[in-house]
Amino acid sequence: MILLLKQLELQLSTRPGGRSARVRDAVLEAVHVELVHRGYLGMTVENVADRAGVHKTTVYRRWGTVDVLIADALDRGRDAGWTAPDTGSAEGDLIALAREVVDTFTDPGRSRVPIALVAAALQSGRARQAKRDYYTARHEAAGVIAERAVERGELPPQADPAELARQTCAPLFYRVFVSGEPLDHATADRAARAALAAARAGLF
Amino acid sequence: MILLLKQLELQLSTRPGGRSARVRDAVLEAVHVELVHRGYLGMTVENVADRAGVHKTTVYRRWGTVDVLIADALDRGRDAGWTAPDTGSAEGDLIALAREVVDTFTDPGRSRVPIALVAAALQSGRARQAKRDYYTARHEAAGVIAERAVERGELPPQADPAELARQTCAPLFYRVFVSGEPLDHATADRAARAALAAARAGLF
DNA sequence: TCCTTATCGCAACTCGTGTTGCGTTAGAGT
DNA sequence: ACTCTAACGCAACACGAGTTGCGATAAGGA
Repeated sequence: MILLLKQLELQLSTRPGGRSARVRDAVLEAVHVELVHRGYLGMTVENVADRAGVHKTTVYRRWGTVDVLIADALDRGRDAGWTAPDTGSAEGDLIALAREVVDTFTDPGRSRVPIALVAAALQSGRARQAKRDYYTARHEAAGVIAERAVERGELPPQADPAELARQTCAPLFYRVFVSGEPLDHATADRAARAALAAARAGLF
Repeated sequence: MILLLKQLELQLSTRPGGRSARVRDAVLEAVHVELVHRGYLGMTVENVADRAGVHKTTVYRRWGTVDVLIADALDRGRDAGWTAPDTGSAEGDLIALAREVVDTFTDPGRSRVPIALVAAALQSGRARQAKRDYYTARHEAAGVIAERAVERGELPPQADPAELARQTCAPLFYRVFVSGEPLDHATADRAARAALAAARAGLF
């Protein structure tokens, strides 16, 4: 039995407690700070190591590249837990959700993390997977907006509850990453109402 | 008069005819080939120079970085001219448009260019501006879909004709760059119909 | 407490990107 | 045809990211 536990421990990560865990926490915290402070471009393995008070070879050996660092930091922070807005109506929920996205991307400090995430995902499969997991969790959490609306009789039954939230956010992300057009609350509200109109038509 | 022309010529670019133009064409063509062949990650100033049959210092002196190269190649290729599909109905046009986007991003060869564009825009202001100009032209060209629909009486007058096309494409780009979910024709059709439902509701 | 070894710090090294100085080539005007 | 000079090619260099070997440290079990 003890042997089994030892093998399991070896498979997962040897010596999880103590120094290794401290180093890991310090480095991933440094990744976050560095990301908010300088953004993806300023992110260097060496900078992260310095901020974490750790030698760069340690970071190189355990993570390898900045993309893996970002992916790992994201996996760690996902537990933070996000809950969808609950205003009492589908339109209110969607507008609040859309404005939350707009507010995030119009604040340089907060926008650097998701932007870095997209940039990292374009360069590394590990980061791509982390990003996908992150947004899958988000969509799942946002699905309750549609489910509550269906319960209230505001919307017809939805084949995919998450689609309403996706459709609401898509035009905003489109502006940020594709067209480069500016974001404001009017755009957020329009995106929310457009998604709602499609949901009412039973398209999701 | 001759003096004026000379000054103008100096302001624009000295010695535009002959070797300089040939080098420029060769390099920008090489950028395109290299982009399709290897994608953004494989893009190196040195690779582009080699393929163009030009020394790397020439490219470094005239462009500086790969992002500027991509931006310049895009500016040059924009004249290629894209026209919106014209099927006779708004729904047909939008579905054709959406499927065009899906087909582009499900073909590794064709998807590398727009993906590289987004990646470059995340790292350089010059590329960001080029991308913005590119999609502005696209939106303008796609605006005729809504205008024709209004003329036919399919839709109420639109405040912004381009918004219909933007709204159609947004969920597809969202999947590619943000959520990482796969694309197919069903997704394209749903996006087209959702945008149309919002336009019918007079939201754009 | 003592031993084993995973993990870390340090320094030196490799390698590819980007830069600089200088001689050469080829457009453009006379 | 001749001259001037912008633009190019070449070679050597500078710089920083990433790697490697080795000694030091600390975690975990006996």
